[in-house]
Amino acid sequence: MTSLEELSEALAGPPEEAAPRLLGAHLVSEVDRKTVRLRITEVEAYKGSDDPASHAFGGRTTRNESMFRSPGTLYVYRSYGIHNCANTAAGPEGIGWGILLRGGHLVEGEGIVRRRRGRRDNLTNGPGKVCQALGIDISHNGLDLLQSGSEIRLEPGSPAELIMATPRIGISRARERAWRFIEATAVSV
DNA sequence: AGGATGATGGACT
DNA sequence: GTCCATCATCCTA
Repeated sequence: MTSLEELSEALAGPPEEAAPRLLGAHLVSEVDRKTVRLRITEVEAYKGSDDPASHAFGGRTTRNESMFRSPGTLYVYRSYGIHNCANTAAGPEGIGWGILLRGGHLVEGEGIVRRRRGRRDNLTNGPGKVCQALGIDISHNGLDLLQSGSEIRLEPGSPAELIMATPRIGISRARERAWRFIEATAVSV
């Protein structure tokens, strides 16, 4: 996605099509007046009422409400009582489709992130880690990731060269759907 | 390198 | 009370 229009057009579609197109886009945080920029390399699609693994499977609630809003709305939830996880709403308004932002590669702000995470390695390989690294918490739930003035936002980046689809992580239902998308790297044999 | 486990809050039966 | 869209740490090898 080389433009913001392309990004929002991708997010307007079904999540299993939008998710791989999100790989390579940037997730930018300006929390605490510090800039952290992540190139997204791992995502998962969740398809609302059509998807038993989705938080929105049972319909709209106060918790999952922001996933039902316009594509690009940030949905943050607390996981296992400890971590936060970030999604972007996808598809038409009112339908509850979304994409979980699971991991990426730091482009900017690695020093900030090392402080926030309290370690040097494994900074952003996991959804809870991404939120801690970018300072995302429940207070950011519902903000617009496609607005250039947002404290947390999506920006165009360089599309992934090679994409791999696998089952989603940590779910017990709908395991057969290969809706986790990661940027694969070519490996010499 | 890989398996088990505890922390901990909210949604749901 | 039970089930998680998780993670760091503590084992065993």
